[in-house]
Amino acid sequence: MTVQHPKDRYHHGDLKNALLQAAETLLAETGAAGLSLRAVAKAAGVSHTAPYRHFKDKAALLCALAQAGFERLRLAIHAAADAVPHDAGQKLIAAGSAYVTQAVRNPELTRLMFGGVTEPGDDGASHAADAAFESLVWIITAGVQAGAFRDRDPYELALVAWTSMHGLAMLIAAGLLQVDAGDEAQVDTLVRSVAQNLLYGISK
Amino acid sequence: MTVQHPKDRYHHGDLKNALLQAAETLLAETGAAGLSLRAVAKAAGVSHTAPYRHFKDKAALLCALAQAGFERLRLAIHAAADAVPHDAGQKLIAAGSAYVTQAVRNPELTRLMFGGVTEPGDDGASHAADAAFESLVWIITAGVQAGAFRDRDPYELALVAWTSMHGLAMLIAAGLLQVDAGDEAQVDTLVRSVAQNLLYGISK
DNA sequence: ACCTGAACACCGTTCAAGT
DNA sequence: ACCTGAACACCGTTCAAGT
Repeated sequence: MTVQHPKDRYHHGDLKNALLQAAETLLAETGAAGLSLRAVAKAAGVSHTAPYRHFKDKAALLCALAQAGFERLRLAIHAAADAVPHDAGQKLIAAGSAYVTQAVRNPELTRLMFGGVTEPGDDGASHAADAAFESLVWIITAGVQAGAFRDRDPYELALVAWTSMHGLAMLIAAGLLQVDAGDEAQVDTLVRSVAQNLLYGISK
Repeated sequence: MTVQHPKDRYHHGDLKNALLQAAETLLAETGAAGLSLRAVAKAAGVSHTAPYRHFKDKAALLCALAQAGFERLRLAIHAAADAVPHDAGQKLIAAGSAYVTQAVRNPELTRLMFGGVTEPGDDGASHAADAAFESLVWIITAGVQAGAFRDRDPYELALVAWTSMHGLAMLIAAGLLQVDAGDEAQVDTLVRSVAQNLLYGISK
């Protein structure tokens, strides 16, 4: 009768992940402002000082959460683009859709990711953010090489694609662009509209 | 000898503005997370409960701050577009530049404005946000009528313009796009690059 | 190594009380 | 009307102590 009840698992190296998972759940419920380290610890079933064994402070935990968000974002972009063969424009639309969809599904996480927790710059979160952007650059670069996009610096083209999709994602996450939470077709319509105008220009 | 020292002016209806001004200063220094109502009150020279005479709670004060930011944004967009006669594309670039410039100069305020404080929806902040967006719609609408832009729903065209400029502004405010704080020419270059691609499309 | 409990300085908010 | 001071429940963080 020693290590049967689940609480004991936290003494075996799982606490860090348990804390991150609890934090993400609380984040979605209360928002970053209302998230307290003590509540996270309580949700994970440990004392309110236990998290300091795994995270330097509250900011470090939020940073780790943001980093995980960026990594998921990179994977989602990658997977979405890979699922569409050949057509670079369609790949871009699929990637943008993945980007915006994650924001719609996790508005609080999105606000955390792009809310400046990643200020220090030297930490893993900004690295993960850069990697997510790189995945967009690759799509554009491939498109330029395939002759689908204008013959410019892929970074410049990727930047405008990134800003468009990011802006759409952030406006939705901020609640300034109303989107029915469940209606993913609506998200797709928005993304396609923005992407069409982006691909062919709004000028006559 | 009754009302000579400035503190007394707060007893004459100025406290609300004094609090807002103190809050904006502290916001720029510490960020929204580190901003405490008690520190704002102290900076304004009143007790820590005095703000409750003018704001329902801390969120209400932050909301008022965001609202002021949206109003300034609308005025800046309006002024920038007005300063460029005739050419709709140039008006759009000027408006976008004003949008991004405000974000570069006030990153913390920008994060506050678009960080979801305006959730309730029924308050003045979201109204002010809508008004700022409307100022972009007007520019596009005028451009469509003048035959400068594609003959589509101006809202759709304004949305893609908005998302692009908003995305650029937010990436800079989040620190993901490095911009020298003082270098406004760099901001202008970025805006022009995004606007060019937006106007003429990235597709070949 | 990993976790606890007491302690400290802070915070938002409420409320009775002062002018 | 407008502001104060004490009070309450909470918070992040530190630290000595336990196993």
